[in-house]
Amino acid sequence: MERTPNIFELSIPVLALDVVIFTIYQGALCAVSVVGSNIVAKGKSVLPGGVVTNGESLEEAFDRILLQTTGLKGIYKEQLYTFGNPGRDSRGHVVSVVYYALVDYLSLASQIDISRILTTPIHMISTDTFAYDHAEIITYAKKRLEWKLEYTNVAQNILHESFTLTALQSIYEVIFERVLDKRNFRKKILALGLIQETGETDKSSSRRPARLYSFVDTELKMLEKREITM
Amino acid sequence: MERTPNIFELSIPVLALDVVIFTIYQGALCAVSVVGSNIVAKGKSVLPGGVVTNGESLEEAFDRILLQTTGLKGIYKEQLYTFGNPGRDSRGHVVSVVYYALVDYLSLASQIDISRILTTPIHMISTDTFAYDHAEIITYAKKRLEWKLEYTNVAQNILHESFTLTALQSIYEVIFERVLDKRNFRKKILALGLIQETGETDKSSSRRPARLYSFVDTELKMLEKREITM
DNA sequence: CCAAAAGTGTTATGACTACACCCATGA
DNA sequence: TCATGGGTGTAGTCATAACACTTTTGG
Repeated sequence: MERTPNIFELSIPVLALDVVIFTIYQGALCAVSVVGSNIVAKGKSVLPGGVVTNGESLEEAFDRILLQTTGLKGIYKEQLYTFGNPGRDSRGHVVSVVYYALVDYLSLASQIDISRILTTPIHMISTDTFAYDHAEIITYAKKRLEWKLEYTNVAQNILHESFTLTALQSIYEVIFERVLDKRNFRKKILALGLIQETGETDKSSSRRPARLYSFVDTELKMLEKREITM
Repeated sequence: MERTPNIFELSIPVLALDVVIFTIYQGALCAVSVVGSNIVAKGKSVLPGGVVTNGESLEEAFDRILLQTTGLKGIYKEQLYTFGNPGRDSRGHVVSVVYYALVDYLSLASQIDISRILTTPIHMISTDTFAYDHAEIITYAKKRLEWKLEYTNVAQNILHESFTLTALQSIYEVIFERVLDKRNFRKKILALGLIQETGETDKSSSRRPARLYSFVDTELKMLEKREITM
C-alpha cells in the first residue's frame, strides 16, 4: 500500500483501500503485490492500495487504485474486511478497507506491467516478505476464497471463459489443498447445472482432446447445497 | 449515528462506526436504534454509532460507541461491511464500518436506558423511519444473521444461558421466517452436539415443564454440515 | 378431566463416498 | 503402438424430510 505522506497530521484516521488479487499461475494460488516504496515498506512487498479520497465511493476508489497500481480493470471483486488497528502502519493511524479480487492469469499477464508487479505463491507469503499486516490480510482473504469456492460459483472469475473439467477441478484442488476424486467431482459439478459444454474441445495437448465448458451464469450465485466437499 | 459537526471540513472522508443490534422481543426479530438528533436525522431512527477517533482500534471504537449510545457492553459482535457511498450522509463524506451484534432481550432491557432506546421489529423498518442508509444496512445485516444462524452456533448469543428446545426452535423460525418440524429440529440440533441438557426444567409455564439446555461451546464455531435446513 | 405444550420414531428418498478401467489422440 | 490424460458407473452408507400420537402438568 502506497500512501501520501502529509495526511497523517490530521487528527482523524486515514482511510485507505487495499486489494488482495488472487490468480492461479503454474499450478499455484498466487497473490499479486507491488514493491514497497516508502520508508516503512522498503524492500518488502505490499498489496496494491491507496488512500480513499473525499467524495469518492469505495467502488470508485477500488477501480482507480487498482488501475493506478497494477493496470488492471474490470476484474471480479468483493469487499473482504476493514482493518483498523492503529499500529498496523507505523507512520500513523490508517484504517484500510480491503477487497479481494480474482483474475485469470492470462488476463492478468496481458494487462499488467510485468516489471512492477509480483505474483507470489501464497505459501511463500510471510511477514518477512510483506510489509504492514499484509501477510495476515492475505491469509484472511484466502480463507474467504475457500469458503466462496465451496458455496458459490465464484470459480469462474479465476478461469478463462472456457475450460476443461480437469482445469476446473485443479482450481479446487489448488485452493483447497486437497485432491478430489475425478468421477465424483464431475458428477457433482455437472449436477449443479452451473456449467455447460461449449461444444468445442481443447486440441492444444498432444493427448485426447478434452471437452470445453463455460459457466451458465455470470453473476455470483449462492448454492443451496455445498458445491464441493468430497 | 450521531456525528460531531466540524470534521466535515477536512479534505478526507470521515470514518464512523455503526452497530446493528438484533434481539428477539415478543416473538419478533428487532433492531435497536436511537432517536436521531442532528439536522439530517431529525425525527427518524438511527443506528447507534459514532466517529472513530485517531489512534483507536475498531474494537475499542465499538466498545466505546456502544456504551455511549446504548449503555450496553460485552455483547456478541462481528464486523459486517463498510459502507462508503459519498451520498449516504448529506452533511459530508462519511465512511462507516458497520458491525452487527446480538443480545438477548433480558440482558438488553437490564442494561439500557429504555427511554432513549428503540426496539423496532425488522418488518417495521424502512427508509421512512430510519435516517441515512440505515434501513438498507439493517436488511444487509439480517441476511448475514440468517446465514450465520444456518452455519454456526451463533444462536446462543441471542438467547439466555439456558433455554428450552422450543425457545431455540422459535429463534430459528423467527429469523428464517419459516416453520420447522419439531421432531427433525430436535433430532438435528441434538445430533450436532452443540447443546447439552442442564438437568433443570422450566416450571414457569402452567403446562408440562420443558427441559432446559445450554450451549457447550461459547466461542463461535463453524459447522461442517449446515445446521438447520428442513 | 381438560387444555396446552412437551416429547418421541419410522420410512422413503436423495446425496455422498469410495473405487478401476477403457478411450482417443499425437508422437 | 505406446504414453498420457480424458472420460465413465455402481453400490453402500448416511443425511434429509415428511409425518401423528402420547405424556405431563396446572388449573
